[in-house]
Amino acid sequence: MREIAARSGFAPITVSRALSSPEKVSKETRDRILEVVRELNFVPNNVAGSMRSPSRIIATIVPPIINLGIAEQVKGMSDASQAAGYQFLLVQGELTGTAEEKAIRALLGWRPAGFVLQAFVKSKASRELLTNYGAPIVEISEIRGRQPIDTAVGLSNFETAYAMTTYLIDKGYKRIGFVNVPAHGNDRLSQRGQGYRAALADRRRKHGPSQEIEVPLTPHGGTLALNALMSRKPAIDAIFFSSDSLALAAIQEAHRQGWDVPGDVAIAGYGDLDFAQELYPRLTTVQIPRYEMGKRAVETLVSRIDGRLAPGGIFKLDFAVVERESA
Amino acid sequence: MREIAARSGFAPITVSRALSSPEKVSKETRDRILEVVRELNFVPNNVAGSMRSPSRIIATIVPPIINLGIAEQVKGMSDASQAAGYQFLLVQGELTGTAEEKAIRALLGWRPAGFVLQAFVKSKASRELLTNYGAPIVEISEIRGRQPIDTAVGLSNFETAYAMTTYLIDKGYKRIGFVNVPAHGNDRLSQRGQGYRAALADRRRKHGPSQEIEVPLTPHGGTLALNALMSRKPAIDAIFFSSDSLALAAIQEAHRQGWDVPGDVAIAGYGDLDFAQELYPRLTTVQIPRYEMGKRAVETLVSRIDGRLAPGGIFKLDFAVVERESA
DNA sequence: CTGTTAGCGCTTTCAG
DNA sequence: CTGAAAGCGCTAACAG
Repeated sequence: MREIAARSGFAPITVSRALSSPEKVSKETRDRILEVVRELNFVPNNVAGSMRSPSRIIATIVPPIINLGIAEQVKGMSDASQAAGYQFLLVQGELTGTAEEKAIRALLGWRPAGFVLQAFVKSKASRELLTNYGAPIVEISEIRGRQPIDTAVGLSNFETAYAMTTYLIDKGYKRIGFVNVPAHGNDRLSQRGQGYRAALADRRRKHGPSQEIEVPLTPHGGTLALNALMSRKPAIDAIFFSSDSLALAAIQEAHRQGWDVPGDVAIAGYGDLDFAQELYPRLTTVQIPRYEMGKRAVETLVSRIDGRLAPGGIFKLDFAVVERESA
Repeated sequence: MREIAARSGFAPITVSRALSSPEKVSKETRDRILEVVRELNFVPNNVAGSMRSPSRIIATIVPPIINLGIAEQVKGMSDASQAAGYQFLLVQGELTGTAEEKAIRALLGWRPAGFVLQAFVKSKASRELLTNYGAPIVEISEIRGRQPIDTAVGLSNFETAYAMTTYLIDKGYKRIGFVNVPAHGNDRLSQRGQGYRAALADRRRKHGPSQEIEVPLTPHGGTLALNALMSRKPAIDAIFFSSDSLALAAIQEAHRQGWDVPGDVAIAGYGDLDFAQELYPRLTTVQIPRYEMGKRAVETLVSRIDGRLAPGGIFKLDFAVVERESA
C-alpha cells in the first residue's frame, strides 16, 4: 500500500480510503489510485486491516455428519456472506464437550465479527467464552424451549414432526412407527420424537417403545429400521423416518422384500432432499428450507453486527408436509 | 497479552514464547504463565500473530454443486487441517471467469499459508495472481494431461471411466450408453466421457452420439436420461451414469416403468455414495476415495508449506469398480 | 478532500 | 533462558 501511495503521489491513508470508503475521496484521486492498484495487482491485506477495524470474518461450526441438507445450508450461508462481503471460517466438528470449546477457541483466535452455530451451545465454558467475547451469534436450531445466547433462526422440530404424524393419522394409518437417529445431545432430534409422541397422544392413539427404534444416520440404518419395525406386533402400517436418507433405503428394502409402499407399509421422510421426488414411489416428507435457513442466518447475523437488529430475536421459518405417493 | 505479562511478572515476549514455542522457556516460567492464561481465559489473537509470522489459514474454493461426494472431501480436508493446526477459509463458487478471480482475490486478502482448489485454475489472470503470491497450492483434480500450478492430488477420470466401461463390456453388455453432466469447463467430466469412448473403441464396439446424453446433475436428470436412452434404436442394454445421484433416480424410474435392472437394462454409477449399496438392486459403481482425497490434499499442502515437499508432484489415488447387482 | 500521527497485538531480531 | 526495540500493513482519530 505504501508503494501504491508512492507511485500515485498520495499518502497511504488516501489509498486506504480509496479502497475501503471510495466516497470519501475525489473522483480523480480515486481513479488514479485504482489505476495503480490494478497495475500492481494489489490485494489489500485483510489481516492488517482487521487489527484496527473489525474483521469481516464469519465463523461457523458445521456438524460432522454432513448430509445434503447441511450442505444446502452451508451454500445458503456462503452465498449470503459473499453478498455481504464477509469471508467464511469453517470448523467441522461435533459441538460436544471439550471439542466444542476447542473449536470455539480456534475460531475466536481470528476475532471474527460474528458466529453462526448449528445448534445451541451446550457447555457452560463455551457459552461463557462466547458471551465474554461479545460478538453476535446466530444459532440455527431447534427454536422450541430454549433461549438463544443471542439470536436464533430455525424452526420447531416438534411442530414439524407433530404435523407429519397428524398427516399420517388423518390419512387413516392406524399404527404409526417412528425411526430416530442418535441425538448426540442435539435436541432437534429429540424434539422430533416428542412431536411424534404428542401427536399420537393428542389423537388418543396408542404408542409405546414397540413402535420406535433408533438407528444410525446412514442409509443402512433405514434398512435395519424397516425390517425391525415390520416384525413388531401388532403390525405397523406406516413409518415416519426422521431423515430422508433413511426413508430412501427403507423404500429400497421394501422392494427387495416385496412389500408394497404405501399398501403394506407407508413411508414418510424428513428433509425433502433432492432425490425425494424421484423415488419410486415418490417420497412424502417434511420440507425444510435449508438453503433459506443458512441464508437467513447470515443475513440476520450481519444485521446484528451492523447494529440494525437487537439481540434476543427468534426467527421462525416455515415448513411444509409434502404429500407424494409413499404415504 | 500485555495483561498476562503484567500479572505473571514477565515480559510480553516471554508470554508469546510460552504459548507458541514452549520449549524455549523454562518449565517454571511456562507453568506460571499458562496458569494466568487459563485464569483470564485468554485466546491469543491470530490476526495479530499473522502480521509477522505466516498465517495458519488454508484457503479453499468449493464448487457450488455440493453433493455428498464434495461434502466428504470437505470433511477430509477439515479433519486434516484441524490435525495440523490450520483453520479453513472457505469460498463456495464456480471456478469460472471473473468469479474465479474474485474468489481468489477475496482469499488472498487473508494471506493464507496455502490453497486447496477443487480443479485446475483456468483463467490466466487467476493463475498469475496465485503464482505471484507464491504460496503452495494443491489442486484436487483430474490428473491426466494437465500440469498443476504447483501440486496435484487426484485420479484419472479417464481411467476410472475406461475401467467401468471395460467392466460392462466384459460382463457381456452389447450396447452401452453413457450419461454425462454439463462440464462447466471442468475437465474431470469430459475425461469421463473420453474414457468411456476410448474403452469402446479399443474393444471395437460401435459408439456414437445416439448412445450418449447430457443432463443436469440432479436426480431428475437421471430420470430424463433413462427414458431418453431407452427409446434409442438399436436398443441400449447398459447405461453408465457419471454420477450415483443420476443412477439412483434411473433405478427408481426403471421400477416405475416396469423395466428389470439389470435384465432389461443394466445401470452403473460413479462415486459410490453412501446410498449405493442400499439401492434395490444394489448399485454397481466406481468407488472414489473422496474423504481420503480431501485429507491427502491438505496433508500434502502442509508438507509443501513446511518445505518438506518440492513442488511439481502429482499424487494419484486408487479407485475401484465395485460390482454389485445393478450391472 | 487529504495528510500526520499513533497504535492495533503480536513476533522477529538482536542483546543481555 | 529472558528482555528491549522495532515493525508487520493497515486505519481511527484528529488536524489542516
